[in-house]
Amino acid sequence: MKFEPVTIKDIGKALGLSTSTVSRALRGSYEISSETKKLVLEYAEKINYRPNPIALSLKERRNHSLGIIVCEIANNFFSQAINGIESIAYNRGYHVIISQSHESFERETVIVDHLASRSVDGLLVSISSGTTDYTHFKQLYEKGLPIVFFDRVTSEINTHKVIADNFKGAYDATEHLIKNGFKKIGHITSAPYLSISIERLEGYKEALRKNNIEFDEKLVQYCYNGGMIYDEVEDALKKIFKLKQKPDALFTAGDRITTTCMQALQKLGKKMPDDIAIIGFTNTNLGELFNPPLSVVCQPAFEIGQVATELLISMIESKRPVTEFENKVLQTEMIIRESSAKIAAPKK
Amino acid sequence: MKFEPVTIKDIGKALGLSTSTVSRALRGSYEISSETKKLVLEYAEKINYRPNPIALSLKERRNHSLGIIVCEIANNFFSQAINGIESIAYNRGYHVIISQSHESFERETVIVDHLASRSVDGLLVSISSGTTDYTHFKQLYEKGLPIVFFDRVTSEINTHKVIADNFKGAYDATEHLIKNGFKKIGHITSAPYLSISIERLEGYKEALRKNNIEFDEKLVQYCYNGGMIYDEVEDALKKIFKLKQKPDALFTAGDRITTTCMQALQKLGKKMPDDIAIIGFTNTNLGELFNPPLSVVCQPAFEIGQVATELLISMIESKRPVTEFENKVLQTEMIIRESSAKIAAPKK
DNA sequence: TATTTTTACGCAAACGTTCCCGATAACGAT
DNA sequence: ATCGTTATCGGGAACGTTTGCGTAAAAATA
Repeated sequence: MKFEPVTIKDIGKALGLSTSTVSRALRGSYEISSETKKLVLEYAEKINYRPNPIALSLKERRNHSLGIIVCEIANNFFSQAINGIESIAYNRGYHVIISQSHESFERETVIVDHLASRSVDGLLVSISSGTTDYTHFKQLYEKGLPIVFFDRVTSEINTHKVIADNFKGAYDATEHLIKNGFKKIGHITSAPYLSISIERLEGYKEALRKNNIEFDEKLVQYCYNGGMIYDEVEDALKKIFKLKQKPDALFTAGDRITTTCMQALQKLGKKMPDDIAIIGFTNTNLGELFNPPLSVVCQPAFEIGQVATELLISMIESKRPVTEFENKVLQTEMIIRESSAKIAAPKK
Repeated sequence: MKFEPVTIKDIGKALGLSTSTVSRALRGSYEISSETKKLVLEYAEKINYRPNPIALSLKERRNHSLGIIVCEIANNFFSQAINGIESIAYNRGYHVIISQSHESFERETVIVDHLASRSVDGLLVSISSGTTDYTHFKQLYEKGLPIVFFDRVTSEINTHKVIADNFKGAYDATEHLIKNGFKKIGHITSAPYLSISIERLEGYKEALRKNNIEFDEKLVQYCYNGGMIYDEVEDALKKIFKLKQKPDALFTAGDRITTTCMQALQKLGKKMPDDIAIIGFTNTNLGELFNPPLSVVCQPAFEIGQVATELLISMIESKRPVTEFENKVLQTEMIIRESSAKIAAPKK
């Protein structure tokens, strides 16, 4: 099927003008008489002329589109972040192309290549959990393609980064569990080399230290697929429950990990919070519906998306190479519900 | 910031060949000697040449990209459908541009205009709940832009459509409630002119009729924003509970409506299923975590996305205008849990 | 009236590709 | 020696737009 749009040439032919005159009239150039302008504008309106963005891209060597790479959009944090990205991008005249890495390094490299060749003007990236090598990003970045990382970042590339205060969020969550009387706190998290994993683990450790609880490495379990595969979560839980000193609480460090943990705990017949308390990083707004209502650490996903997009666009539109990079850290919010209720709390 | 990709000209200059020769060598044309081909191919590989897709688009008057319009990606059904779309699109060499209408007619028209100004080869659309006028789609469609509707469709445009069996899904859910002893079944749904609303309402009515229960219009409440605004759902519930004959069960007809209803019921202090049973259309995979575990009608979202995409691509790539249109209807799946348990069921 | 300035527009190149049409050389056939 | 083939390659237009430069006519100045 074909689709014949009207071009600037058609207007010129119809009006007996050259394409340049039409082009200038359309842009309101001062060197076109107001009558001609009016003529062109009215005719363009009448036949519903739209400039061909592809021709423009070719000419201006930019696309007015941003590439987004996340592991999954079916994830509360990311879908909210994308909403934030969109809200800024559309106002600034940019399209948004979303791609999912599905936590796979291979897919990520393919996508990056794909997006770059399709000449997006910049990239908003949350690194896949399967990625330990950043050369695919580095190469493009060094060639001049602006990239802003959010959520999952890397220190190997010097650019803008926007994250939640993962350290503090984890610290607060862990301390909350401790304050509620829990002593053996398990930590289920994503791949260990991910920035979010490291920061959250540090927050967890620091809370233990400050409260004189010894850190036990065996209580930390890594899910290399970020909780997207049920079995890896169940296995992690089984391992942790096999310890001599079983955990009495769980701090889970990711959207999918948290909800999948609840499913696994349910399947394993664990009562929450009596058998085991739980609090986790997640952006679901359904936590209050859970059984028990879920205590959560919630990230400002929408704002993270917004800030990252503003930084990216500023980079794209900057005349001179950007050399000063921001490292924005936004605060998390903790919502306490029953899943982390005090030991021997009065039944409700 | 700039970004200087290597072009076919650069190759030509470096190798002392014309652009046409290089182009042909790259495409493996028979009229280029195998030595030259090898030379060009090797050099292209060496400097990592990528053809500029924008120039190609301009030339071939297509883009290899598909536009998706849905109301919200932060919705289980749509994020799963998008995954299905992506899975096909990428394999067939198409990019995907996702836009959200946020259930607003105005946003929808802007987006359509935006996407359509020749920047996508086709459109995959689930109509916004605010839309009653389809001229923005019609105009483009008649100009030759392929469009496939999924989930929320309209009979006003004659093209491929892919939906779930909303009638049967609603029928089954309602009959399930009836079989479990419920007599006064409320129905909370989206905007009344939406195809999904109509079909689900019909299924609901038919189940009542078949089971000799009189249809009561007051038991049907419409949420014009599709459950995206909490208050409209709470208001709908309040209205329904004010009736002389209060409902003893609820059939909710949408992803957001279902979960928001649960939140509102909880806030209103209604116990499920004792005060009121509930079953709803939703694609959340977290239903078993809810309190009580939620009975759901689940749509084959992924497959819907896949089928719609295949149809769209076949339309795009068809040489002659397509005149025979498919109307695919995929089956839903009902998962029964405790939220719709029998009246006076033994406590668990 | 002769010269300069302004006004208003057209020409053509450029962005990166593809592809139609030649063009050139080598070579065998006449 | 001339001609038609074949193999191999280059020139240049085209896709739709912007923009630097050139220029005719009109207006302003001398």
